[in-house]
Amino acid sequence: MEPTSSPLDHPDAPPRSSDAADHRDPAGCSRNSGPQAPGCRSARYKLMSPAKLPISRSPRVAIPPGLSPTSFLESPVLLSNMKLEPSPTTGSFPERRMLHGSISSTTSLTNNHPSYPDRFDEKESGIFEIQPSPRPNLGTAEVNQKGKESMQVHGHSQTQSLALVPFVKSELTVSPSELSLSPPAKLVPSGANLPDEVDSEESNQQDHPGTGMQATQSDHKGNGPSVMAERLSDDGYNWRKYGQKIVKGSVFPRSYYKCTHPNCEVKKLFERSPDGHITEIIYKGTHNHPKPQPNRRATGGIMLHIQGEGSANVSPLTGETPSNVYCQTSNITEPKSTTQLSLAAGNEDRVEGAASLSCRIRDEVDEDDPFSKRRVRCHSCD
DNA sequence: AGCCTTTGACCAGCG
DNA sequence: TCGCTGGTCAAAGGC
Repeated sequence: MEPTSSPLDHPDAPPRSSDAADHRDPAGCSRNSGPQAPGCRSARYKLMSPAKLPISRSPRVAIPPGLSPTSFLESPVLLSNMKLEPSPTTGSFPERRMLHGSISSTTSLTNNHPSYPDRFDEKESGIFEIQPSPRPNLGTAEVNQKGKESMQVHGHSQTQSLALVPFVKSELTVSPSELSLSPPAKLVPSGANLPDEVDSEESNQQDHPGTGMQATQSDHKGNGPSVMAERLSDDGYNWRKYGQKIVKGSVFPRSYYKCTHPNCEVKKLFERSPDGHITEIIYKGTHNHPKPQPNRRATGGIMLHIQGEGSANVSPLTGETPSNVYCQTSNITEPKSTTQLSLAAGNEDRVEGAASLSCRIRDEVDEDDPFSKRRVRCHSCD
């Protein structure tokens, strides 16, 4: 901010400190928001209560900043995915197996580097995690890099762009549908939901083939790739960034986004590398509204619907698949030879379908392209 | 004109 | 009780 004019600079400027409103009301609203922001602050707390959450959304995965949507379209990966995707009509994917168990669901898109071994712990929490395995093709050095680092490295190479979203998490109740990840993530069949949207949305995309959406997006407002990436990671909903902060333990700054929908309180956190690659995405809450039109400015019309939106698949409003799931998907930053899909224990049965899907994807993807490849490992398969 | 991003500060929770 | 950390707010500026 400009030191010059920003009132914030003045300690006394904002009434905040004194703001009684600030005191978080029981409802959870914090700050002076008072009634001011409809749904804003209170929303935060609401979010916390899954039960209140009307819908669960599917977190989408972001497309690598360097990658253009077109690439995906053409990319074997995408194709592979498409193949895997349940037919829109039938929607046949087995329900996304969302693993409930935890209020928050996390999807890990990142590389499944060993560096993220921890993630598996989440399983216990009922999280379902898909991890990509390191790609042989990638520079060994990269592979060696620790998770995030490696991501960054990958990020540099746009070609490899898939690396982007390493980690996606959804907090609160996430229904399987929500978990659906974006493109790369989408690749992961975490849920049947994806397919739906994917189909419909994909079709849309096809309409605008390649359009270099990415480039366009990147240009958007001059935001760096990082922003674009984040945006791209959208699941089709419009998000507004309301904050950014460096979190301890994390090398990369974390960006906070809110759904721009009036009544929607869904939030998501992006953690991205300096390169702009998204290393982690965390969703909080569920959308209580249908996806906005792709044209929307917010998305810049870029929404990559590649990923199926969970909600779309599910009920638009409720969206949901009955279960809250926690799912983690790893994007393939580095395609590994094996895909890993971790399912939350106990949920495995549900997941099975997904797992199968994953497996299939894995097969197809792996062989075709290194890029595509988000490798997911299914526990069930394993 | 409207929306979004940026950015510093504020606040609550937790150890 | 204090300090740290994460999350959010809101003004300013940009597109």
